[in-house]
Amino acid sequence: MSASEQTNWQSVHDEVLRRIHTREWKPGDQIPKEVELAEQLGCARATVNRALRELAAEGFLDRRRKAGTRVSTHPVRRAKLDIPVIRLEIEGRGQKYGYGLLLSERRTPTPEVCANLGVSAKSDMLHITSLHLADRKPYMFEERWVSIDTVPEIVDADLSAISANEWLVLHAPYTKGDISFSAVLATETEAKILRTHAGAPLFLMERMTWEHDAGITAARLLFAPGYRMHSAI
Amino acid sequence: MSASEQTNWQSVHDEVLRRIHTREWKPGDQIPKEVELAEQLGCARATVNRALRELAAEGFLDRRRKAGTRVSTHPVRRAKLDIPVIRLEIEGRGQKYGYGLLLSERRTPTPEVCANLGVSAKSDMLHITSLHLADRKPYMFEERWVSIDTVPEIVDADLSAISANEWLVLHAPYTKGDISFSAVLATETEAKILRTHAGAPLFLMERMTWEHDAGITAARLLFAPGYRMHSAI
DNA sequence: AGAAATATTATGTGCAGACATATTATCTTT
DNA sequence: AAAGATAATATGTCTGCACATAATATTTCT
Repeated sequence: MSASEQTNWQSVHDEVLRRIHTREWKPGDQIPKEVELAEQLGCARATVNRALRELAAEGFLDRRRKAGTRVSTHPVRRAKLDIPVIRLEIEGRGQKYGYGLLLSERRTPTPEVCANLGVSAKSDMLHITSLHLADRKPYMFEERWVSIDTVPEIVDADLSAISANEWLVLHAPYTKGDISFSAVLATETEAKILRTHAGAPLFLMERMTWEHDAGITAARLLFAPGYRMHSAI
Repeated sequence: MSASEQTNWQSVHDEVLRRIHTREWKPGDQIPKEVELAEQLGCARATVNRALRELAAEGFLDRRRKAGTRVSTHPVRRAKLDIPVIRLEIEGRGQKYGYGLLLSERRTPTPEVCANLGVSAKSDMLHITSLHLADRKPYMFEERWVSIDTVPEIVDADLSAISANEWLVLHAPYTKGDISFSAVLATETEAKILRTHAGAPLFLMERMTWEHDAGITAARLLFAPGYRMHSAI
């Protein structure tokens, strides 16, 4: 225990984590109860509670009323994937961001979009494709459907000036969302747009959002070859 | 404000979120200070503080001392990617998990591993490849390097019975980790192992972990075609 | 006017004490 | 012995209060 220091919740957090890392407390072990730890570390129970609560949220501890607190046997590591607006992601790396609207049409959705987003086959939607550039090179190709029924204001937005995603972030916050990642091969058309060749491996991110049960948007984001998404854990 | 209900931090959280969603408070807006909200909602400031703190952690609010609390203009959505042990991921879907050790050799690392993990070129490492199966079908091919200098106990582990990852989770918790995702094409060898064809698009997950500055392991996890990683946001 | 010192203020955190709640352990009844 | 009722207990949360800290606003000095 690194004594002499001030006992705040952060130091309790670090001390408990240290004991886990040094295997003083092994996976599966029950750790002292809050009151004992508080006494041991010279602080209030509330302070210990705060620290242990954070550690549980981070996946290091399992806590249950009456049963006590144990070190996780399978620390489900939660990679905190920050999904920023593409523009900020690119600018954050010091590159120049570019954006071009390729297509914007008003039409009924494809059966696939209907099923995934849970909207009617006859609903009024905006179908948008656009290309995002980093330092003038193709970075991400976006195909998006936006429900005009749910977000009628979108028809007045100038989507050649601001990307649909950024517009939606500002004007249509969602209550529920889903995101998935996979690997696909570039088709002829996609390859042309991303300036690569058909059959190149592309990283695909699919996003859908709802406001309660009303579908807002479904997007298919295809990243140029070489893209890597990463995160600290 | 949905009155009549009990005022706990969760209900404050939900009420604030509701005001953001209904655009009563728009992105960029400053929201009432904690004392005011507490008075308004009939609870202690500490309770409001807890709610707002969570909302800030979730990315909905930006808070700064003295400056106050504002609704995020760019809610950096944090996808909470749970990275479970593969076995649990497969079993969780009700499929039968299978595991086979393909190779286990003690040797010096490749220059690439050295550079990424920050270990010496002459360090003693374990090089392991294995295949994970779901319902007897190839699911993920794993190539891994483990530093024997950092985790000497690994040489005594029976890695044909337990996967290296599971062993490490139980015996060598890390303090720092990095994970990245990308799309690659299957090589001849990889295709053979995963029972697909060369040039198939594969989802690649690369993981590295350290105990402070000592490299523990570097792993390259190649998922069979069709794999989708997904998450709620 | 511009710089430096000072005051103000909203959030951040700590504390003690109380009660709520989920879960386990124990006792009672059949 | 099995089932049901009851007690015990560790965590979960709320409260009121105090002081810390960072950032802004204001005043003072040159």
